[in-house]
Amino acid sequence: MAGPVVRAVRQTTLASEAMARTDRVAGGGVALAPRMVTIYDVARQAGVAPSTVSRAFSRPGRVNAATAERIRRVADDLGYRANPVARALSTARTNMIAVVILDIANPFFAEIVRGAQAAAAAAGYTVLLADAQESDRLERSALERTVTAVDGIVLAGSRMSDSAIRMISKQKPVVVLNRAVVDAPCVVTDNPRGARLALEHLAALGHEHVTYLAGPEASWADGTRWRSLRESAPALSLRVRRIGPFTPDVPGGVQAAEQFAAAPTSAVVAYNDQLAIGLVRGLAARGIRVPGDVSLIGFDNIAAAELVTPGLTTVAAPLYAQGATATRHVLAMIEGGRGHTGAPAVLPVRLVVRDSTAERHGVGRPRPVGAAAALPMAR
Amino acid sequence: MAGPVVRAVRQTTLASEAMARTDRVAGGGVALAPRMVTIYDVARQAGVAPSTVSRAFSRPGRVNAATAERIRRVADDLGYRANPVARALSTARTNMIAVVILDIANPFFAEIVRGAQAAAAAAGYTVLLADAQESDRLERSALERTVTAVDGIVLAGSRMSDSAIRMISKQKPVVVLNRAVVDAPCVVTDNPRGARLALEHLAALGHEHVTYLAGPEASWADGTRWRSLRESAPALSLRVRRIGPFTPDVPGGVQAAEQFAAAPTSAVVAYNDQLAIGLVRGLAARGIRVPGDVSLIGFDNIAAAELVTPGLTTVAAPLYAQGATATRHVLAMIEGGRGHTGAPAVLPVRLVVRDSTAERHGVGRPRPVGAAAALPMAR
DNA sequence: GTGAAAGCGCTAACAC
DNA sequence: GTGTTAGCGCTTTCAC
Repeated sequence: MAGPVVRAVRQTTLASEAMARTDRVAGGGVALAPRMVTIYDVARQAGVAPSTVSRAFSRPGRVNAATAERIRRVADDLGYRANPVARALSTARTNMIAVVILDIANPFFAEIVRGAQAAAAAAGYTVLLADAQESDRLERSALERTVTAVDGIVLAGSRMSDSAIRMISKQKPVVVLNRAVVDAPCVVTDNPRGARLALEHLAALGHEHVTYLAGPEASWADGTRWRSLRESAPALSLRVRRIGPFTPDVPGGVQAAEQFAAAPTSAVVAYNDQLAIGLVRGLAARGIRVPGDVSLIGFDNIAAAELVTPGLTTVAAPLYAQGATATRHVLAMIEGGRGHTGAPAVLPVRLVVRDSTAERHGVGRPRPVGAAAALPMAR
Repeated sequence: MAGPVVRAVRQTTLASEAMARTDRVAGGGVALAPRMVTIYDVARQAGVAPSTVSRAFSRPGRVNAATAERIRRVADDLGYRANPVARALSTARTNMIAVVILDIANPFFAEIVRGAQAAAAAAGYTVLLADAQESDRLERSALERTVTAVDGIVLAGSRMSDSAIRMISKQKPVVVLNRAVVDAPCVVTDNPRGARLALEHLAALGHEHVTYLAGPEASWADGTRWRSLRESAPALSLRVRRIGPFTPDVPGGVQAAEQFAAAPTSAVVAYNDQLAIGLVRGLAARGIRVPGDVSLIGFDNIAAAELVTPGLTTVAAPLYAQGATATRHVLAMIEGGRGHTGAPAVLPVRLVVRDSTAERHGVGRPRPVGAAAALPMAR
């Protein structure tokens, strides 16, 4: 029965020290970290037990209304702030989740992070953002430092192998975004449908040949997009081909323009919006205009897609919803136990038509002159 | 003397429980959270005291090399991972700092965050990114949830009042970026010099009238940039005027084009690069070309500045260095005590000349036709 | 509804 | 060098 003794000693110590500290602060010396006020301080002042103070905050309702009110007032007066670290130690819950992204400079992730943050905040969780900077190594080390400090993880973008992902998903709840990993809960967008919508739109505009600008080979999204394109093409009497891979950013698109211009088609679908935007630039430098000479469709509908000229027609992925959904999944796993490791959750897409697509060679209107007229059909 | 008893009880409990747990896991039932391995487990297995295990990890060198090696091996075998929460509770250090930004979609902050993250990682700290989403309210609530959980804070962008900032800087080490707040350590860039460089460049190109596209009125950077522009102009026989404020993003620049076109000048300096990029778009829609008709200079040198057409001439702020410097400051305050609250640390700038600036009306070359020729000089 | 006491996993005096 | 011991501030049975 030593506990009581220990506590008694501590309390007397506090009682006298508190005075001393207060005096010193009043004296003007100590400014930073003047010792935090704890539930013990509040308890003493309010004439209740520390455990009651604890309940008053973490389990309102389990304590007499009047007492609770008094405690709140005292706490306010004393400037009490719950210490999340202490709470985390005894509950084994930090109320933080990690969101891992590939690149903080990639606008694609901005909206996802927003959605994740909102969903987390709504549940009383804080998001710890980890930027992998497109590096497997950095991603691992960031995760290394992080896993132990969070309750769950959203892999919004990951360069790690499937098995590495399965590994950490054994330690903490993990949800993978935009990638299907066996044995791990996933949230993906409906790429097949997106590809079909894009092709239908192009077919309706009279296009017959479509070039796909490929993204990173390691990208799961790239794989499904290209496959879906190929599968949807025949029914629409369309022919598709693939060039690349290109780095999925604006410079990558500029580079793609060079390769594309060597054997152009009247329509292009790009792996993502950045690549598409880069392509417009690259083509412009060669006198090839979008949509006059080439119709172009991107993927993702990042914010910039509607700002560029011409406005980019694109397959809109619900970025914000992706972040929010994935986050809610981890949260559910944290609270409820295992998440359904079955089929990935599929989020809907829609085609946003802007100004980068037009009828092939201005069918029904005066034919264009210059570069466009000279474009040979590939294949 | 109850401590020993308590510990003894705990240890026996662990000893038997550990076995039971292991069996259960082997049985295939429990996967997540099978009870973490602690220093006690390692200590017992290695035949040393828990404190020795603790030292072996947190203070290598203070323990016999052979013992340390053995401990490391045992820890590895058992899959021991230090619990940062427990460590934080006893040391009152979480080894995390918060970096508050205005908007995660704003590319300006991407590099700053990178710099902060690198500097933090180098010191064994983790960055907790807090996106204020341009909202005072959200910023406060994010900070509210965060202050208690971190050792220090970098305010990379803040919509809070000076007094609110001083308030939290009393609770935790805070460094303010790109803003001068009395009584708080600050890191700013040399805006006066940047403004002078911009004007000198324009003057050398033969320009005489310069329009400044203003950013947010609450922005400290906007204030210093405009003031510096005004102060440097006379010596260069330049006349400057100011229009705005505009929202500091691409749409803001498009909007600025409308107002600017009503009374154009041959040269423009924009509050930031996004505004400048938007202006190019807005002017293009009106048939006014950059740099043919108007020379344009931005601020910050965000990544996109060299990707747009024409490449943007801009006053380059050392974004990465800003984040790293500010972070090192908080870190120093955390370790060392108070930071120097004196004059703000000033980071150097340089002018990056690209393609958005040219000689006024193509001096010495054929005069331009069309819109440019019709531009009246304001004032 | 409230109090007493144990304990979360780690660090840090303080002995030896 | 290493062990012993007392907390860090909170939550949580278990009594009453």
